[in-house]
Amino acid sequence: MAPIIYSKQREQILETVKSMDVHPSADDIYSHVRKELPQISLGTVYRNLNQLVDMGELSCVQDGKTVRYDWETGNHQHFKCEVCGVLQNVEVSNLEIINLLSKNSRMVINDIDLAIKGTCVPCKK
Amino acid sequence: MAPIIYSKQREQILETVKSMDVHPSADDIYSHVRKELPQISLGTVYRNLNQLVDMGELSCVQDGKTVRYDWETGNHQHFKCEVCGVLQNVEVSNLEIINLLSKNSRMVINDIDLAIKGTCVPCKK
DNA sequence: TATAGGAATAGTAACGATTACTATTCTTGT
DNA sequence: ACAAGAATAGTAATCGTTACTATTCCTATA
Repeated sequence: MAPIIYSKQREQILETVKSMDVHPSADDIYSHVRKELPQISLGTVYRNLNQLVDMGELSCVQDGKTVRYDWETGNHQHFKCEVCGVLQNVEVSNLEIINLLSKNSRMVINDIDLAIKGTCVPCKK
Repeated sequence: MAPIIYSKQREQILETVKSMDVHPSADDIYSHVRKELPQISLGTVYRNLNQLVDMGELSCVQDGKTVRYDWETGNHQHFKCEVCGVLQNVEVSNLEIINLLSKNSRMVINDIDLAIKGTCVPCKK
């Protein structure tokens, strides 16, 4: 496992994700970071996002066929509004759900990934 | 909306999925169907799988970046073993989970999609 | 049971998201 | 300051999937 050394690009990518309150895709992040570092390449963005997720600095969610990134790393799940398409975090106790599931199954549950679909509060009106 | 008319290919694809107890990908299905219909093209497999899902004859799950198909269309969720990679159905009451979620949120929940990760019974030993 | 109109097909090209490759540039411990 | 090896920019390649197109198939009607 190669040690990770400092890079301006990685720092800028992390700062950028932390400044965005939507769940940006790698391409969204690339567009934003380019304003600060016009020479950065998309490959660098992907490599660093993967590293940052591995390091636990960021989390990510699969949204259709694209991965979206999130500076929130705590215990949460995702809600997607089927009207406006917005993806937002929902605080959920994974433990409660795992308990519910464990009643009927014999497998060992390590983690769950819950995608909630519906209509968000603004679109409801 | 164009009417759907009979085709040998669609019938064979549906039969093939119904005969498989793993959750096959489009490519897996293509390989199997080719034994019966060597001329079939991958595009035909994709188009028909999408139609069959729309018609409610099949269901599908996103597994990483590939979609897997399932002849089970009833209320169920998916468990993925992190050891052997097998994907299997779990009977879950969506309603119970939705009730749990609805306690803390104001959005309208239409559906949930739950990916359970862990170790399956055979791998546990 | 022949036929016309539209649906489905095979084959191939194109697509979007992501990863791999490579020569060059940075970082950092000494 | 320098060497070893991480990280980079730029580009090509990959993978799953969809789009396109000329041809073939299905089926309602005559």
